[in-house]
Amino acid sequence: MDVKDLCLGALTYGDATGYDLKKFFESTFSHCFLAGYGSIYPALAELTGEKLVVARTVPGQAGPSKKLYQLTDAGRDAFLARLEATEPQHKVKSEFLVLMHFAHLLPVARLDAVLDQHLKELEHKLALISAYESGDEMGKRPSSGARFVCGFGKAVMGAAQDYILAHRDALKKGGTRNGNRSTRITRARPKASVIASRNRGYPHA
Amino acid sequence: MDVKDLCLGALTYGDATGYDLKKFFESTFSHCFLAGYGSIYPALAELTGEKLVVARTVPGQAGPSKKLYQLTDAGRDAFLARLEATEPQHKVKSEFLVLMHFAHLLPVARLDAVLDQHLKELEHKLALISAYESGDEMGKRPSSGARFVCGFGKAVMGAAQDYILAHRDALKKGGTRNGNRSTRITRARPKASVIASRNRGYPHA
DNA sequence: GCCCTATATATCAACCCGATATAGGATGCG
DNA sequence: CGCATCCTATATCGGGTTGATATATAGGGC
Repeated sequence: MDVKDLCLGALTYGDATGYDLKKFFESTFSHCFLAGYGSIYPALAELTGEKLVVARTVPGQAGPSKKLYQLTDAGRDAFLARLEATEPQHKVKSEFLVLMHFAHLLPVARLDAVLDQHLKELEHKLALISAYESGDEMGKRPSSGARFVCGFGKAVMGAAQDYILAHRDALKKGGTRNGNRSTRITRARPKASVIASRNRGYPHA
Repeated sequence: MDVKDLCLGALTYGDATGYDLKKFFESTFSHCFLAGYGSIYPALAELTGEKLVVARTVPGQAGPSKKLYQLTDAGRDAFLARLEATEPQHKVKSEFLVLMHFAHLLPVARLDAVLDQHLKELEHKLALISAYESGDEMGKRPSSGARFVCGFGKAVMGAAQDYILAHRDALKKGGTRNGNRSTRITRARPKASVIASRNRGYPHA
């Protein structure tokens, strides 16, 4: 599943420009999929070449000229085929959790700031979902699938909020780098590897 | 935060080979960060060039010869600096949720299979976390940060399990593509764009 | 003996991400 | 009225990641 497939899927809801698609992804998929212009425009160009979408240039009435993309019948078939073929992966890449893992190397103030920022972002994304669910912009109510995804995001991010609130104190007490600017924690290096426990026995240099 | 930083962080626990690092990432960060050989080995090569790590070649006793990487003092300082500088992002890329969003275009059997597979993967990752938490391989108990990350993963993935179990029936009732092999859902295309609602009014071609 | 798995390093094409450039229209504000 | 700023809209580029693949040896199971 790449951005091309996602564009095909979005176009099943109607014609759109690349700019529209980005906004759509941000509103509906903000908590589970990302796609920037650097992926969308090349994807649309390729899809056009494969005859899965067609573009009509509309002279710019409000702003510059735009290209409205429309799904072809072949494109619709291709999307349905991809839905059946793609494996349902679910990947998380969280700098936030990496920072938390190394909390013992962070100054307390930084740790607090990071936690607060993440809580703020969770609230922001939850607000985005609520805004989409009460979809004013489109008269139509979201599909059952869209509602499922929204509820999923709310459940998961709500659990994240609860967990952080319940455990941030324990994390701070677990020992952090105190506020001074000394970057060296301890001069002594651990004598044996913790990661590669089976490397023990090899003389270190 | 790239894989280079992650390698520095892992090496704060002790010396390791590229292979060890991959296994470490899989055990500790499996639910929040991914790194394959294609990222790790180039990262270690660059870090060596920057004098942030040093490598010792150990002739292969069990298997081929290995390179044990060790963090230098400069590397440790660089890692601490990166911890303070990196923004705590948290990104999710979920083909699974995209499939769920388009549930109305999926055959019921496929929908069931996808849900079951995701539940199975959640259980698998939860088992990985439990295995790491009761860390037998290393006598040492995980740090408070590591425990926080584990608990976070368990909370979030547990919420995902509960949500799926509670709402999969509603999703199926919401209307799916019935089992036959006709790929065309409806011949009639929606006349107005749902995504780009403000494109209404422009005549279509 | 043979196959499969685990250890261990390395590379490559394809793809994605984030930043940046460009530009006209709308909006706001003193 | 002039100026700044934001919104719409398209497009590209470098750097980094992904996933697959190649290579080689040791050990366990059958």
